[in-house]
Amino acid sequence: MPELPEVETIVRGLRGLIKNTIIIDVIVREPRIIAFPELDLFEEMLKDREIIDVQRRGKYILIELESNKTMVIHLRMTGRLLVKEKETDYDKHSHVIFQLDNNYDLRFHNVRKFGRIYLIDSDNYEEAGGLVNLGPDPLEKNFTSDYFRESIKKRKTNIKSLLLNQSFIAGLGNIYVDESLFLAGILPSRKADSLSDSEIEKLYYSIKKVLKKAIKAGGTSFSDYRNAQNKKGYFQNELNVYQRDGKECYNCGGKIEKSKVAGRGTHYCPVCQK
DNA sequence: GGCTTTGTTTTATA
DNA sequence: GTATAAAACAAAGC
Repeated sequence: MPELPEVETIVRGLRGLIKNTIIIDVIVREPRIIAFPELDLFEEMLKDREIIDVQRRGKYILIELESNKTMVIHLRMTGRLLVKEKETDYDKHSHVIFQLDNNYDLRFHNVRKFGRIYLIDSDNYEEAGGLVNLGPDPLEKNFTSDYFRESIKKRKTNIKSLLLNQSFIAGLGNIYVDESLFLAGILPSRKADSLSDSEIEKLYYSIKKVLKKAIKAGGTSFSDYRNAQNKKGYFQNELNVYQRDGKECYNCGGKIEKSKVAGRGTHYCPVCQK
């Protein structure tokens, strides 16, 4: 499940591997992956275009191309973006192949085919699905504790739903919401407007801390996630609650529990989180 | 072969 | 229009 730390790890890896290369050809083996524009236009417009840089917005990967074009990629649950030597056999889940002007391909690999690729004008985010509606990125300067506190207080939904909402805050998914709420000592089912100022402050710093630690560990490879070099991350070894239901809480020794909040599997310590 | 998984979109309702 | 919750959807692995 590539969330912010996984996408950031991929982007950093890609930057070193594909920046300043030229896309000489594109092979689309699974047309449904290309969301915009229509297929032949997509292929035609990519050909012979140079990759200028690679950026991230929330969970979206932005591959910036020359002449004001940007390729926007969302990996959803099981997506990978791999840089492989040209002669490597195509995996059956490699659905789109970008051939570069060196010895390598960029390959979009996606077991469940949920991921999508858009080719947009760089200044027109509306062409790429939810990209235009993203809230602040928790590691950027515009994500301030003042904004976070004041906007949380206006909301009546449970705090887990709010943190999963990409237009409220961009980049968190199920793993890092559960981990951040554990670190802040807040139950996922709490109503947002019931949180005290000090709880919100703690949550604000917990989110940033968890994300930074996870990036340092190269992300969480619970099942599918791999970086651009097809290597696993290590943050699964540092998780406190996610997928640890039935096990002992590292903090209090009690049992980690699992329930459903916001329609998602939700992991928490009923003793440490209030 | 039904169930589970999650990120996002869609739909319904207030 | 906005906030919210629930349902739908994507597809494969077990």
